[in-house]
Amino acid sequence: MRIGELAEASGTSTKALRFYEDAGLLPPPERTRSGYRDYSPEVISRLDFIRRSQSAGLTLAQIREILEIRDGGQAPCAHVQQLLSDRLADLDRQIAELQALRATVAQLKADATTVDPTRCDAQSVCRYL
Amino acid sequence: MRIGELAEASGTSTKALRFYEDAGLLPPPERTRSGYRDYSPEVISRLDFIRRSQSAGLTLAQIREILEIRDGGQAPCAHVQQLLSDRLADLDRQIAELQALRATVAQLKADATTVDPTRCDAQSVCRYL
DNA sequence: CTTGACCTTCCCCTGTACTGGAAGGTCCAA
DNA sequence: TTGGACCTTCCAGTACAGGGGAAGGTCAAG
Repeated sequence: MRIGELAEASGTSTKALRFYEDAGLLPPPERTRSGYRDYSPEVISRLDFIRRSQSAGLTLAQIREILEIRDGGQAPCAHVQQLLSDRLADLDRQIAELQALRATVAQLKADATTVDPTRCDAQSVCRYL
Repeated sequence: MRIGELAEASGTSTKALRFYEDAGLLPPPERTRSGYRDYSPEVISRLDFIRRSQSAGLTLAQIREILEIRDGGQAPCAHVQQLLSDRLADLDRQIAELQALRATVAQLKADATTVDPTRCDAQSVCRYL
């Protein structure tokens, strides 16, 4: 199948497909005599995997690592478990940071809505921040 | 004061100061006869404001908006309150998204540690994702 | 035979907040 | 006068995941 068909079938764009090839996520496909890319239909499930992994927050670099292990003939199980653990730790850290920031901003906002605004000080630009 | 002194006094870098000037956060300072930037000390409190605002998660573009209102002679109170409200809504949305993602990833990880890894399917690359 | 839809490679652009470095000018002390 | 520390402008690059568009080749239908 040609790149446009694959793009439609997989829900991506032709740009993304060429980009994935450059990035090592898709193997270079066969070419027709005239140079068009000629994909085998199995690539669709590979692209589904890429999309599911992206939904789990993995970067393309991490997804490529998994695919390379898999393409090397091994099951990437342990590596995937490690990536998921790392990702979970990342998420916990990010969530904690955002919650701390949320508390700060909520306090600033509370101050900004209750304090008398006429007492602004030209020097500090804004008394709320 | 020269740009190096200001950088030291305000805890930023000379690079950042020139960048802020280009970005419209700092007014172009006086110049010495030889072309050196010659800052007045009041810029320090402006830089403090920029830093506090960044700590609250505002972008430089948003900070510039506040400064432009202030520089226009008005108190930016209402605008700041709006920005803080928007920021709070942003944070709530981001936190909710991350928590949903965290639940998904936690489920994937749980599956990955309990399911028999020998039943991998070559077609789908990895049965956990 | 020509039109239009598709394909190729190529390079630049997006947003964020800067950092690094090159090439050259300035200032002050020894 | 020379050296080093400072300053100037401008160009390029960082990470991420592609998007936009140019210039040109290809294929099937009318």
